[in-house]
Amino acid sequence: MSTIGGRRTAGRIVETEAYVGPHDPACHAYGGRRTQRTRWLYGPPGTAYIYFTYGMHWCLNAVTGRVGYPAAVLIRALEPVAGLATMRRRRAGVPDRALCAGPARLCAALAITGRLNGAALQRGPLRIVRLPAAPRRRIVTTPRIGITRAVDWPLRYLLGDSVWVSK
DNA sequence: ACGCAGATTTTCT
DNA sequence: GAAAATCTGCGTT
Repeated sequence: MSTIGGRRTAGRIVETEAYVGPHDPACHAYGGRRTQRTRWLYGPPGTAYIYFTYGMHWCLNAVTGRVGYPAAVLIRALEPVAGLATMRRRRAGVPDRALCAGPARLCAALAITGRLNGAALQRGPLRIVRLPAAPRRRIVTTPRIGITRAVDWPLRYLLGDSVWVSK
């Protein structure tokens, strides 16, 4: 959930990808690379790692590894839960189904930018919270999207019966 | 329905 | 100089 810009927007995470450390060829920190961009990938678990790509788009990760170990989960899609009007305004002309169906799309809908790179996701304007007693749903596993290395690693996870996932 | 060009930053060759 | 954890708009089928 996000309260960025004074508006509350929130969604249920329905699709993610894992980037699992220095031995993952598709991870930005492959080989232990430490650059300005990958700095927060080495931070404590629960840190937001937000990167800019393709000259236009922001993408949000939740750091999962211990301090010094670069592993994270890329948030790829949300089922909108709150702040639909705000999301529609921020993504004018886009059908509801596409508001948050993609890592850069959900960042646009929730107004997530690099300003919150390195922020703690347990508190503050951008949070990931556990939902109370959600019913169990079928989780599908597939290869990751948009990468060229380790293309066969099955590290994309999505709710099989959700219409809110990316294509 | 499908395909491709364009946007334009960070990183690496 | 080129590719990248992407998306959009406009062209053609």
